[in-house]
Amino acid sequence: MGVQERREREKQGIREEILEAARTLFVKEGYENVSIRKIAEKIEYSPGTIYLYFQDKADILAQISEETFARLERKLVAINQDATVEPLDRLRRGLRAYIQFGLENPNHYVITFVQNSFQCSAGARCFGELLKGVGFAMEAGQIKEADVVEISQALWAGSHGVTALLITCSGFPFVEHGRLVEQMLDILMEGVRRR
Amino acid sequence: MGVQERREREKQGIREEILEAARTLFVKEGYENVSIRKIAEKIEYSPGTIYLYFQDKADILAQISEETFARLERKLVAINQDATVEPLDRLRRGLRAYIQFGLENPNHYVITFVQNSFQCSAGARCFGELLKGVGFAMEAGQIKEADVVEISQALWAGSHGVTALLITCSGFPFVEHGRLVEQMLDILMEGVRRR
Amino acid sequence: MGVQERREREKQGIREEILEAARTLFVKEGYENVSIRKIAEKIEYSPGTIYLYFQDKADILAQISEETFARLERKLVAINQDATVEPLDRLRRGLRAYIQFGLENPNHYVITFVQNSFQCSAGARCFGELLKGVGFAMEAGQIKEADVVEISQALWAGSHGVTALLITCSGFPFVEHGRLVEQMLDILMEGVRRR
Amino acid sequence: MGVQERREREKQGIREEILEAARTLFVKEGYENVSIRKIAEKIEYSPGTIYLYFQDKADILAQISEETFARLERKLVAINQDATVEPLDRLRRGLRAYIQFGLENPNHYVITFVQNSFQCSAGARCFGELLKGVGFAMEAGQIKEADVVEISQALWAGSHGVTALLITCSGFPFVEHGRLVEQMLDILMEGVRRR
DNA sequence: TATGAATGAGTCTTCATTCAT
DNA sequence: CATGAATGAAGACTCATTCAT
Repeated sequence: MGVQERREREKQGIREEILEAARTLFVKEGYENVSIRKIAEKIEYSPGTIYLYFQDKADILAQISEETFARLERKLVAINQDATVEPLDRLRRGLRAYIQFGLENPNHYVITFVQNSFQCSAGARCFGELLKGVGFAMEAGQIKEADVVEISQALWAGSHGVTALLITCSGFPFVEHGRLVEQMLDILMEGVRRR
Repeated sequence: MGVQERREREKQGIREEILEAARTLFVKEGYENVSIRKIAEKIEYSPGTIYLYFQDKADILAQISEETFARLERKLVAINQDATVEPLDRLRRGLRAYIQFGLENPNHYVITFVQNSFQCSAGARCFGELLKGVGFAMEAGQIKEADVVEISQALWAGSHGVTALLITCSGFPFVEHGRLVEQMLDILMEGVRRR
Repeated sequence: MGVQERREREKQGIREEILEAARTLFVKEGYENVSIRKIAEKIEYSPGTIYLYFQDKADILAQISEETFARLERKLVAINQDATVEPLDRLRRGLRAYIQFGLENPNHYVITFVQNSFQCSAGARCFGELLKGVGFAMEAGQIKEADVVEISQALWAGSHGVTALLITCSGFPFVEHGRLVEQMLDILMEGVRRR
Repeated sequence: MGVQERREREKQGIREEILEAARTLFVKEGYENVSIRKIAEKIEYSPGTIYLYFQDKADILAQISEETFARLERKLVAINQDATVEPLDRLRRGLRAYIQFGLENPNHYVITFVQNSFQCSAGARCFGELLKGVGFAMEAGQIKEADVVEISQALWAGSHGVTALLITCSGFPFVEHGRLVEQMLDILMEGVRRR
């Protein structure tokens, strides 16, 4: 009983170790340059072991992405549901949350949004929240009348831009990150505001 | 002398052939999926020959990127120098040129700005042009008074966002690319406009 | 006692399950392409369990072959004992049974007679029946006087030839298998007949 | 000049070494159980080198088969063209040549006729000679009227039977090989003779 | 200058087998 | 008795790079 539990925990443990190692390596070296061997060496297990937990390399990536999106989604849902805040402000908060999430989880972020050449399907759920936010604000007459999807994608692009740049071009002499983020949000909000 | 010259020309010739072939292959197949052998076969030289002109595979890429970004730089310079156009519009044109350049050279773009394996140095020169453009527009009173560097970086981020997203999340159901790009530019320009 | 018996029965049960699964898989996929894991999965036991009943993969094969050839042997014995049929005809029936057995159990056949990785010992017993058959027919004056062993081996060779060819050179455009087999039997019987 | 020649010879040399090693190993261990690595080790080259001479493992097998068939074909053609010998006798000689070829080149034979699960297409050319031989004899009225293809395949099967058995079941107590072969030929010839 | 044969380390993946539980 | 996690060695194959010629 106790044994089973511990076993289960250990099993989960290795799974996590693999994911953790893969995350780090994927980001540092790029998905293509990380071999199953390297992951195995990092966690000091044999390559074969990894195949006990994941189907293949792509599977590892997919699972990392899944986790990431699930966490982000929870945040966005919470913000969207907070009726005490004005729609436009909720929108801004949502975008800020997105950016911060990326900056706080650069590994997850890069893997999911930057290297995932294979599919952004999981992101669709998060994007759904953004769509909602834009919809609210437009209904409330706070942002300009336009295609909701188009506006949403543009806002996403803007937010992704800061996030990605700050993460991947870390050698560039950016101004203080917080200021840049808020400047970006100012511009985006001002850019979509109804006049 | 004549002999030396011809030699030199021929040497340049092979070098160019290699770059040309590599460019094509890198763009078509992606850097990781191009082997030195494939490049050699394409130009009908032996793999060894390539090492007479380039240190290694990364060197080829670096040189291609240099060239590529020199091209982008020339475009931006030209736009900035076109005094017949209003500063704000020049700014917009510059950003659009940047985005289009990325979308037309996705592999170069990704390598330089997304994987960034060898600094953003090339991009720095281009960023200089952006700084100039923002400076002009601010001097002309067309955009809001703020830190020129901060505004420039935000605009870069916005432009990078669309570009990167369209390239790397190609599986996502984006609206028509042209429309999204223009929407992004609208938002950015509206967002920085002086009122 | 009752407990012991049940235990024994259950133990036999798993053993049989393993053999049954292995047989099916070996025949369907070929010995080399069947892994212990696949067998284990099929019977829903763990890989380790199999090693409680068999020494290794080869052992499973050996035991299956034993069983299989016991089945062939029984067939041949039955044919040889059927006194209602003329000796020469019994001989023909025996050879036909052998060939059909091979064509119906191609993987077993190949393993035993073609790859022969573990002696032809099993086949030896069957060859004994052939010897008997030839002996009968010679005593009955139906086939030419000659060394019984030599004739038997030649007949075996002939039968093996069709069988092996049809199995291993399956890409070759053979005439309808049944016709080829009967033609072969015609020739062999005619070839040994006493005149 | 001399250099080029030597190079060429050496290149041929390695190719031959590979083929030779592969032949031996394929026969001893079976095609499936021979890895490129093993071949490479045997000739003391790196695995990669093999890929400079052959496309893949199957290619090696294919080329071995090609060579084998070419040699056998030449023999059969010669026999068939010898008009000084009676058709039936030519047929017998052809079959004997085939068997002897197999027994003298067991490696080649096994690889080509026993293990080549992939295609007997190359054998078609040799089989063509057999067809001719049977055709002559039938026209000459020396063998029974029947489907030429069917008869030919049966004769091939008989010849293959002795050959394969003597090679692969070498542990079995066969009578003296020469006698068995002649007995087989007696039976086959007697079996197809016109009466 | 250019070759191209050769390599060694690497790729992902599978597997028979062991062993602590 | 049965498990199943773990392994080490092996599978085919690729590649950047070197070096004698």
